[in-house]
Amino acid sequence: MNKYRTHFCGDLTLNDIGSVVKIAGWVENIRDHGGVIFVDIRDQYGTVQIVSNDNAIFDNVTRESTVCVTGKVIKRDEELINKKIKTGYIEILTSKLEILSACSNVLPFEIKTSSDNSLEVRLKYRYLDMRNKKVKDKIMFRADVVKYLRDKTNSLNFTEITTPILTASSPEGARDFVVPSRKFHGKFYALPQAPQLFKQLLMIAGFDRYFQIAPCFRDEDARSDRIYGEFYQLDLEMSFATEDDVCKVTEDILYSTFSKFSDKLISSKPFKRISYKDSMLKYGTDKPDLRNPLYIVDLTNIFVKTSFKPFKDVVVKGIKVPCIADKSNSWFNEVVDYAKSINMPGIGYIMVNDDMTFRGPIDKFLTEVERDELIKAAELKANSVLFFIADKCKAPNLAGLMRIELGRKLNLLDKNRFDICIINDFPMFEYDDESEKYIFMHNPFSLPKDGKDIISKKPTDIIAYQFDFVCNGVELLSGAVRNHDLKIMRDCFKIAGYDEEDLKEKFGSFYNAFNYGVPPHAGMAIGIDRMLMLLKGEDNIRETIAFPMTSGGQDLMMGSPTTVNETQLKDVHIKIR
RNA sequence: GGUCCUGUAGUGUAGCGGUUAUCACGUCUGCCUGUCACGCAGAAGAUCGCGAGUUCGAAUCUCGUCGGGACCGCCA
Repeated sequence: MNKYRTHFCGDLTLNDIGSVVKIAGWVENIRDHGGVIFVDIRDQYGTVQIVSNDNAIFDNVTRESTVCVTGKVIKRDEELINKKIKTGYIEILTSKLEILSACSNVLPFEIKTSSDNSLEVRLKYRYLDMRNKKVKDKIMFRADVVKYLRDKTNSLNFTEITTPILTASSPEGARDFVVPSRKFHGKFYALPQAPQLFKQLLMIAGFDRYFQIAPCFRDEDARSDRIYGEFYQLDLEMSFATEDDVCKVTEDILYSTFSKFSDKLISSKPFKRISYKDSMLKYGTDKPDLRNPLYIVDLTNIFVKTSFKPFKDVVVKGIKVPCIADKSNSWFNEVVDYAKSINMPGIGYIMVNDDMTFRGPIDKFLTEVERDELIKAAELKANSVLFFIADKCKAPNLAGLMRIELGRKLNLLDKNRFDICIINDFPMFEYDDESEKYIFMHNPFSLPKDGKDIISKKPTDIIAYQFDFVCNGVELLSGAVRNHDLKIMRDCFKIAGYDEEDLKEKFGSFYNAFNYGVPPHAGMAIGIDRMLMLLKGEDNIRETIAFPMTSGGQDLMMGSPTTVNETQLKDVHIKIR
C-alpha cells in the first residue's frame, strides 16, 4: 500500500497466512508473559494481535502509541483462536516494530470504556474518546447518512448550492452570532440562523430545486436535543410548488432514510396529518409523540360552577390513564413531584373504583353531576385514574408535559417504532404578552392561507402554509409555502409592527427582489443532528457530533470562547467594558 | 433570567460531622512462553473544584463562587 502499511489491521484473514505484511496503528493493549509478548494493534478497520518471543522488539512501547509493525501472518492453533474478533484466527509473528509517535502521558481514561466517563473529560479529550470503536462508529454513521441524504436529494433533481456564512443580521427569530467588521467601523456580519433568504433568492434566480447541507448558527440555550451554537440542516426549496409537493418529497426522503438506516417499524406513507390546533388540544404540544396512547381532554366547562378553588375560573385539562388505580402512594407522589418541578403547585387526581365511584385527594370536592360528566368526558372506566391540570393560561402546555411524563413513567413508548406525523396549519402569528404585540410564530416569510384579506382578520386566526414533521415527539423538520406576493408580505409585516420602510431597511435586497417576478415556492429543512439522534436512539444530540460544545457553550478541547488580543480588538473597533 | 441534580488519586466510585479517605481500572517496579478485560507480588498516586461560615472538629452541614448535566424561559 505505502511505506507504512501493506494491509489494514482489520482486513487480515486466513488467506494472508505465510505472507509478510506491514501494518500501522495504535497499540491497544500489551500482554507481557515474560517469554512471549502479545500486543493488539488497532486502526479504523479493526484490531489484530501481533506476537513475539523477542522482548527487545517491544522495548519502550506504550499503549496508544502509533506504531508500524512488520511480520509474518501465521495461523493460530485451534485452541488459541479468539472468535470474539474478526482477525482472531491469525496473528502476526513480529519481526520489526517501529514507534511512529509515542504515547508518553498516562491516559485520562481507558479507550475501551470511554463512554463511561463524564462528558466533561470525554469532550476535553475528544480525540481519545473517538478512538473508541462505538464512538467512532457514530461519526462514521453520520457520514453514511449525510452521503445518502446528498445522493438521494440529488437524485430528486435538487441542485446543491452553498450560501454565505458571513451574512447580515436579521431582526426575527433566534439571537444571532455577530462578527465585527474590520473594514466597516461599528458594523457587523452575522452567522446565518438558516439560509432562508438566500434559498428564496435562488428560487427568484430561477433555480428550480435547491438543496444544501447547511450549517446554521443560533445563540440560544441548549437542550439534550438541541445543541448550543451550530448545527446542520438538509435545507431544500422548490419552485412552483405547493405544500403537498414539499411534503411528498420530504416523505420520500425521510421514509427512505429511516428505512435504510434503521430496523425499527416506520409509519407508512403518507404520514398522518394533524392540525396545530388539534395537536395542541389532544396532546398539549405541537410535537406529539404518537407512540404515547394518552391524550388530553378539556374539562373546563364541567367546572364552571365549582366551589373547589384550584379549578375555579381557570382552564382545566384532564389526562385519563387506564388500569393504574392500584399504583402505590409513592408512585403518585413522584407524579406530584414532577408536576412541582414544572412549576405546577401540585397535581390533583381521582382513582376510579370498581363500582365507578371515585377515591383520591380531589374526590371530596366533586359534586355528583361533576362526577357523571367526568366519566363521560374522559371515558373513565374502573381502575383508571384521571389527572387534573388546572391553570389560567398554561394548562394546555402543562398537560402536554404531564402526558409525556406519564407516558415515560408508565413505559408506554415502544422503543422499536418511529411514529412520524405532520403537524400543519400553524397560526401565522401569536400574541406576545411581554411586548404586547403580535409576533410571527414561525417564519415571517411563510404564506398565510386566504392571504388576500388577512388584514381584516384577527391576527391569531390567520393560518399559514406552515408544517412540521414530528417523529417520536421530536421536531425533525419545519417547512412552509413561502410568500411570493409583495402585498401580502407587506400586510404580514404590518401586523407584526413593521411598516414598509422597516421592511426595506431590514430585508433590503430581498424586498427589492420581490418586484422582479417571484415563483411560488416552498421548502423545508431537516435537522440532521436530530435525525441521527433518533436513528441511533441516542439520548443526547452531542453523541452524533465529532466535536460538540458543552451545554453552556464552551469547547473544552479548544478552550473557546477565548479572549482575543488588543490588536485584534482594535482592528474591529471593539472595546471590552 | 429561573429551578433541580452534580463535583473525592489519571479515570470510575465508596464514605455524608471524628477514618491512616474505600475499592476497581490505569501508571511504575519485579516475576511469568499462549494471552486476548492475561495472571501473581509490590509501590507510587488525593491541598476531597475554589472561597467563606457553623462547629472543639468539615470531604461530610450552610452560604457564595466556578465547572458539568437536566429542565422551564428562550429557540423551531
